[in-house]
Amino acid sequence: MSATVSDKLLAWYDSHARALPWRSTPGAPAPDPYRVWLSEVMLQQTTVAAVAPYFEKFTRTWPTVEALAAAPDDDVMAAWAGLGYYSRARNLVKCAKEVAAQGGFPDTEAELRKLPGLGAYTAAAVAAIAFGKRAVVVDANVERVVSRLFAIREPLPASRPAIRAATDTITPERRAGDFAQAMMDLGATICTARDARCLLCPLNADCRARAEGDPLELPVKAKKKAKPSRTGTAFWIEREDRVWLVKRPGTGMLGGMRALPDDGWSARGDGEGDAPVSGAWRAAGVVRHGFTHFDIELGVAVHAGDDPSPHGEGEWWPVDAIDDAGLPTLFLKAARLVLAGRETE
DNA sequence: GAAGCGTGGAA
DNA sequence: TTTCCAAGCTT
Repeated sequence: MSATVSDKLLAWYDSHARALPWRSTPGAPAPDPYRVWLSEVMLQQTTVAAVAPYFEKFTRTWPTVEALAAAPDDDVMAAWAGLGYYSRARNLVKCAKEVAAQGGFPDTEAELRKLPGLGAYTAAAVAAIAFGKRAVVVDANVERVVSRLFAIREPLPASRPAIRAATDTITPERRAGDFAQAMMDLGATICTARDARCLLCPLNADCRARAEGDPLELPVKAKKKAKPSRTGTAFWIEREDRVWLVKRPGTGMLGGMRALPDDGWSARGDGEGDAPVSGAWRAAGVVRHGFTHFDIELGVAVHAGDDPSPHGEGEWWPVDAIDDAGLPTLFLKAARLVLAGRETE
């Protein structure tokens, strides 16, 4: 009787698993559900390299879900700054409070799925990795590996039901968490988007796409639409070595994050709103930034008048601590532009 | 089902 | 420089 796909993959994982900060060694007791959940949320659409320092910082600052639940929301949002997709941070706060109130994480996929920020993938991953439950874990790696393994030629996303069904057939009863992580390691290191290193693959004898000669053609994806460009302005208003920062609304672009005031480019397309304070302005330059669905050229205007008194809510933040304000990358670029221009004057 | 939602690295 | 992409979720 020949070894199954999951047998081969688990054997490969036992000797080739990547050592990652949130991971226990293969076959070892399940890791802390808090660390599994935190890492899975951070890893949504985000690379291992980008997540690692954030995971270290979060677990050092807040070692338990109770500690995270007790933290001021602003501190958590600021700690997330730079990692992107800030709705994850908003849901992280909500989820931590719910879990702490319940006395811990639920241990079933169905209950986990009800928590904010846990979709089909994350609920299955936490159930399998942290609680040893059999769950069918499908992320972008699994979609690619399974599309190739079964030669599924229907384009994504229509092929998702077929991919999930195929993944179900190879998911083992035992070690489903290791199996899921092994599939993701395989997708990250062997069966990648731009390469298929079939000679190194433990599943090469089982792979239909390899047998048919075109693993790199799978999975088939629809072409992406071109990204539009927008323009806007951000305002740097300084008084007594402090800069005026605002809190963005809790939903939408960069929601809930500290920011420089701007002219409404994120809400209205090209910015056209008024400056938050009257007076003279000096153009400090332009920063370019790419978001998921548009690019932005953001002009940065520096207030040139005396004793500004901005209207609306906000806070005066020490300029020399701007890196600690928790600014999303676009506004951090703008701040650095202003400060760099100052040094060369 | 489609659109909105960040960022940085690789090729 | 441009394009693609990475452990997706919510509405």
